[in-house]
Amino acid sequence: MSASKRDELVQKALDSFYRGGFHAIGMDRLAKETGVSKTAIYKHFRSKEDLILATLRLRDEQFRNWLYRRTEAATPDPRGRLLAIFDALADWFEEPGFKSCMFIKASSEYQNRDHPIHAMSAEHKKLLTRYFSGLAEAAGAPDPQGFARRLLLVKEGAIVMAHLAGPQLVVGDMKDAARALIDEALPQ
Amino acid sequence: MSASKRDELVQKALDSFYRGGFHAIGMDRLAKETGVSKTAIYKHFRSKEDLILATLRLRDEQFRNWLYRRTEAATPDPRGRLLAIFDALADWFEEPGFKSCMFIKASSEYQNRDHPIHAMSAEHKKLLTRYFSGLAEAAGAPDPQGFARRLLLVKEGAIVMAHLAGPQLVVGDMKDAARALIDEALPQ
DNA sequence: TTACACAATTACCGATCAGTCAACCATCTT
DNA sequence: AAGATGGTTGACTGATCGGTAATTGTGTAA
Repeated sequence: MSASKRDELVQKALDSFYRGGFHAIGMDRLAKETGVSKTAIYKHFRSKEDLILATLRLRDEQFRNWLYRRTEAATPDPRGRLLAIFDALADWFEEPGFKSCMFIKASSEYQNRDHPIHAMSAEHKKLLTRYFSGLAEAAGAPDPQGFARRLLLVKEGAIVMAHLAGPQLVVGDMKDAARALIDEALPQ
Repeated sequence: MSASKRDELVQKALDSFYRGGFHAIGMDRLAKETGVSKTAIYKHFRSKEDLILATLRLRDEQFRNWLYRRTEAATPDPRGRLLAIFDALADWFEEPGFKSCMFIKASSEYQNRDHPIHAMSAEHKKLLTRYFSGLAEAAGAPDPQGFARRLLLVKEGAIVMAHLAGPQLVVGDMKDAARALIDEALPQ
């Protein structure tokens, strides 16, 4: 299997797991949906867990790249970029295929904190927090780390609620809450 | 099976699902862990889904009763009660068995919004929002509903992050964020 | 003691789970 | 053209999935 074929497999597996859930999607079904036979899959991944970890790595990369691009395209101003994060999230919530966050769902199904899948999910959030705190620092926040963690709470809560109740009522509240935290933490 | 026996079964099933996940815990294992044979379980619940719904009903009742009691015991002041919500949550996060929110996990495994399990999870959050907005209204908030939804974002985000990263770094940030939203929305 | 009703258990159903294996087939080398 | 190689496949493993049916107690009334 070529490298591009492998990437394609991981991408398709990512879509399947995202739509269907990790336990609910079996390897047989995955083989059918990806068009790659089970044996061929196991040639490149020792176990289902390995494949899941690969999909999470890809998701982490794709999501953060997407978010970084969106915010950096919006404005050079770090404070504006912090606000732009939530415009990007709002667009995401309104995409037809939106079904919460891959990593929240992963940690829901693999609950033990020392499980590799759980640990990777935590790592994803850590990387996002770091991005937030970098922007906050550039914007002159006195406590960029704490602020970043607070802002992340709003982001994660909004994802959960957009999935549960739909994006309509969440998007506005999320932006309001984020703005309140930003106004409180950043010098005007 | 007596009514109390049935309640006991639902409580034990609740614990199993909470600890292990819905798809991951099979009916055979559940029978073993509850001490009730599979046939006896199916005497009272048509399907696994029915049993899950019963556990969620119980969880909703227990969680909201617990939260209401905690906040009402803290202070008669509605604004103080809003703050007390997050003291209660902090204690919850630090319990040894804490593993996120049953309903967030349920909606992670049953993702379709019209699935009964997903719908019941959404209902739980709706009831909590209603409680928040009632307190906010009593505290004289100009937009109690919007405020309640914003506050819920912090709560849900904190649950997710306490599960992913541990309670240590989350508890303080959660209280800070909640206080910021409360200060912004409520007349001093 | 016998007959009946009911509750719970064991054993089983087809389907699917994660994972493996022997056979196969296309391509490249000699 | 023969053989080797690497990738792919369908068929298969034992275990477990959600759910059911036949059977075995167990308690009560006559």
